[in-house]
Amino acid sequence: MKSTRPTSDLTAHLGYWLRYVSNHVSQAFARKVETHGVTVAEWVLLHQLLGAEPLAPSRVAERLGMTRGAITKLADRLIAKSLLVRNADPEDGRAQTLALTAKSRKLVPELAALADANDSQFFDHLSPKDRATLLRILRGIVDTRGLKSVPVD
Amino acid sequence: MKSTRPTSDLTAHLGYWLRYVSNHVSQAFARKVETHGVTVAEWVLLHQLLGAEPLAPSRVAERLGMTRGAITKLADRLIAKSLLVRNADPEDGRAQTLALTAKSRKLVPELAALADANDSQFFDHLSPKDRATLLRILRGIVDTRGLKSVPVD
DNA sequence: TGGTGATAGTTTCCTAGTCAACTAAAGAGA
DNA sequence: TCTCTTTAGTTGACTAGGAAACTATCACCA
Repeated sequence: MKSTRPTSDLTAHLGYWLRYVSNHVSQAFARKVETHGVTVAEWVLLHQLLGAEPLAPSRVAERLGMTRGAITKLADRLIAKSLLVRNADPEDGRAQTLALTAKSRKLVPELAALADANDSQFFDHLSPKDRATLLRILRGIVDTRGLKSVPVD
Repeated sequence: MKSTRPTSDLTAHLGYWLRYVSNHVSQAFARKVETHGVTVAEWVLLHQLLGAEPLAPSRVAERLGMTRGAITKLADRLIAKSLLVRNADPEDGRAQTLALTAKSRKLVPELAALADANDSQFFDHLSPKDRATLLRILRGIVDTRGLKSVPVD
């Protein structure tokens, strides 16, 4: 019965509960978008493009916090599904641009609705005050820690 | 200027910010344990065993929310690092048990200290009230949603 | 104007999971 | 006790991403 028990009580960690809840929220969302034939990463890329196309793959990589190599492959998959087009940049022989297709322009709002639904599912039971507090705290952490890049996984 | 803009403002989603912060907290922790030669998944398994050994791989799989196949491979890696031992269950020819080694029994508290440090890094700047609120909200979501399994990734 | 270094994107190899098929042992019933 | 079903663990095929080497192009500038 030592009073100092350094190990073992991870459940006192906020990081633990944060990951716990976050994982479940994300997994629930993954199952939802899956029914529309896309993965979460694919959805995030498509969503980033909305209103910001055309966008260079390297810019996408920065925004999503992924490597350029990963974006190459992610884009390949989306192109195979006719949800994305890759065009050569007329002004720079190295560069390319990614843009949505008619199909994805129609799909993205549907997926956004799923995102709304998912958020509701997990957070609607909170009081408006709790919701506001949670949002304030999370944004505060992002600010004070200087975190960057859109979360994907 | 429609008043309903279904798409695009994901940053209004609590799930978005949750994942954002959670990813950064987890990645920071991953870098820390990496310096001790283990991955986060390995650490979680070792930590689960502490005080609960010996434990069957299938029980570990349930607790961690991973497949049995993943536990087989994870255990293989830990055994290769002499951080885990696998023994046959004397009472059931199919079953095995996993247990810590002297090396991992020494290592786990060191990793736990890193976990403490990581949590401090991200949450110590919060007021005690905010910390309590955050914890209450997160646990509340777990309770009301009936979530289970220890978060790994 | 030609060489050098930086930049954009791709590719290869590696890691760490899932899923589903597989093997072996245990349990249950006729 | 033989068979059938269930359970424990392993394995192989596959997926998604990272790291680093690679190719092509551009920008700078002597």
